[in-house]
Amino acid sequence: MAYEQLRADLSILPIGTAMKLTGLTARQIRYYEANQLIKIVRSESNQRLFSLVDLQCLIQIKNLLHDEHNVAQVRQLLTQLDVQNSEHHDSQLRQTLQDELWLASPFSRSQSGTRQSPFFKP
DNA sequence: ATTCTTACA
DNA sequence: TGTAAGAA
Repeated sequence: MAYEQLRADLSILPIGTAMKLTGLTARQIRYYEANQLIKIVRSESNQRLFSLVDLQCLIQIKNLLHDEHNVAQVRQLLTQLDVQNSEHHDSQLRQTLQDELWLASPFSRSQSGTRQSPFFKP
């Protein structure tokens, strides 16, 4: 076990970086958090700290909000997917849920047929 | 220089 | 949602 994995769950990035990497405004990010679409860790000085997973979630929310343009439905959908994902560990269901997320992700519409997302395990 | 909260033309 | 104000 000599290999180090990229710690995508460590919250270390300031909101400025999150903005550039997600294309969202600080206003939008704070709005999503205020409406419980995502939970963001705070530093001792009350600064939001983002992880790569958080950024992936933000982009996911951004895309879900694209078609289901109401915050309530998106929040319900995300929490619902989260609950189901933690209760059932059935590989078949997990694949189904992953496919649903995939269809809503920006990568499913990219030109190249290659999956470039480092967050979705093949 | 950045980010946070609150409030509003 | 954008943005200004004042504090951290």
